[in-house]
Amino acid sequence: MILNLDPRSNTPIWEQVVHQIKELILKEILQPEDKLPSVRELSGTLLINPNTVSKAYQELERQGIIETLRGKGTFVSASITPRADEQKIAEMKQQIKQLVIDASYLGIDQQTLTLWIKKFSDELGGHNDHVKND
Amino acid sequence: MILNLDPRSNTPIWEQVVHQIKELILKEILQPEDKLPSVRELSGTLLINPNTVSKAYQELERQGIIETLRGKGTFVSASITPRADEQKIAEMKQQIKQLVIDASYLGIDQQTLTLWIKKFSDELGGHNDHVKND
Amino acid sequence: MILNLDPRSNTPIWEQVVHQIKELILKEILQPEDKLPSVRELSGTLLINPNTVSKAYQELERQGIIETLRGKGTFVSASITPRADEQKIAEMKQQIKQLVIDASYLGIDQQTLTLWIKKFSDELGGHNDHVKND
Amino acid sequence: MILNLDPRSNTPIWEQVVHQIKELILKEILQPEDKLPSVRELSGTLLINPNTVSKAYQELERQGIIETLRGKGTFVSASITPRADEQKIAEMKQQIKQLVIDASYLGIDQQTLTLWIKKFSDELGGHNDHVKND
DNA sequence: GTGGTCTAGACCACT
DNA sequence: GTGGTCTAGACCACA
Repeated sequence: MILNLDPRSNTPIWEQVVHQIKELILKEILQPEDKLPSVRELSGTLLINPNTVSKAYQELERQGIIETLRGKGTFVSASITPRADEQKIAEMKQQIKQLVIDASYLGIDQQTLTLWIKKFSDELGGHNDHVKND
Repeated sequence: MILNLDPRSNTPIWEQVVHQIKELILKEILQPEDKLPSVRELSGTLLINPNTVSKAYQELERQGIIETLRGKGTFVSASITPRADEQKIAEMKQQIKQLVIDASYLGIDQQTLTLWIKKFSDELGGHNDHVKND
Repeated sequence: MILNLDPRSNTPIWEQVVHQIKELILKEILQPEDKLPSVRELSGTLLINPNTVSKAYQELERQGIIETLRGKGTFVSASITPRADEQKIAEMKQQIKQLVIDASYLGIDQQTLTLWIKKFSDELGGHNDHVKND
Repeated sequence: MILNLDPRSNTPIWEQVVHQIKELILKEILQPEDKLPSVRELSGTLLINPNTVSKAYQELERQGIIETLRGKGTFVSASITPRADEQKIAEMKQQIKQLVIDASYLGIDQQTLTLWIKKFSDELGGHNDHVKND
């Protein structure tokens, strides 16, 4: 598995790993029940510390996105049910608010933002039915 | 000046101060040439250390949003010109991509996101002419 | 007397005043024995604090460039003798070194720097004989 | 790493650190990708507070000269691109003007200034190709 | 181990 | 009065 990691980014590497695995699942490149590379293997190919991969896997498991079967390995969960966690939604709203503010100061208007949202949605879209509940 | 700070948040306090002052300016609660509270005063009302406020002010100054007149105090810049920093725009796109992914896992669809963007834009909108260039 | 002061600059206002009066003298706009405006008058026209003007005058007097006659006012010194203060020359060298370094990082080469030096020298030049000793 | 710090200088210590590291890089004593001493280590050898070193490093990073990899340390940027910041160039011109004026009062003529510029340029020169773009 | 954040408290220059 | 600098010492997240 190849991920695009930027060690200079502000987002911690383990979080980048989480993000990109979530993306691979949405794009159905990783499908339910698929086996993930072992911590050691992934840390080897990504040239990062095993602890970092481990932390990423733990976070993904906490979110119910992957599951560890002892002695067998780590797998994408068979069914990922979106849970409308009140608190997380509040956080997301807050994040969007900040996004709009930052965009303002960069001279980016609402229309452009909406356009980008649509663009990225389409990139993922179509086959992420097992996650979306509509 | 009253700001809403959450010491348990992941975003550092100085950054929360930066964010909220930028918001106050967009909402024109703080207007160009207005004097900001002194470092000591604000640190007093917010119950945080003066150095923390100072760091926030310095960051805002570096962004060209406020100006400090030595011995006199700190003021909102007369004209805030949005600069379309290539790198920051790239970061913002990346952030939006991540937002869309996270939203997916929370069961939030594109339409809802767009709606929220519009909502927050409207909250700020109308009177932020000195920042937006359209 | 009109001076060009920038309250946002990093250089303190009193220092800007010192600089510009020295410049006016080099350009012979202010000539030896000329009377300078009083502290009160200058602080009035420049819209700055009298203490600030006072500090500038004190510094100029310390440098032997102006003289105060009690009850009569402040005057440009009759003869300004350049003193090759070892320490100040060392400081100047240090300053030039830093200038060359900073220029490097701005992509400005030695030739351009030299050109600018010449330009500013010419702007002052020709009639600053009462200061230069060659 | 040994730096020459003067606690009595007007220029703040953190800025002296910034200056001297920039100089070391120009002289290629510090080369691209080289690891800088850790904040704690440098603060130890320089006998200054870690926060002061930290501030210097942060400033250097903001200038794109060094990069920090979280948990790993701080490194000289692989490629340092000189950016001709309009405002900074204007400041530099202003600084040069002031330099010429001060030189006049010290009895230093244009020729000497030019000579010094050349001298310092040569001291740095020859191997600063990764910064200069000519 | 690394850097980042925050606090407390001191001193200084500028206006 | 203002902000800027520096120190001392603490805690935390990241790798």
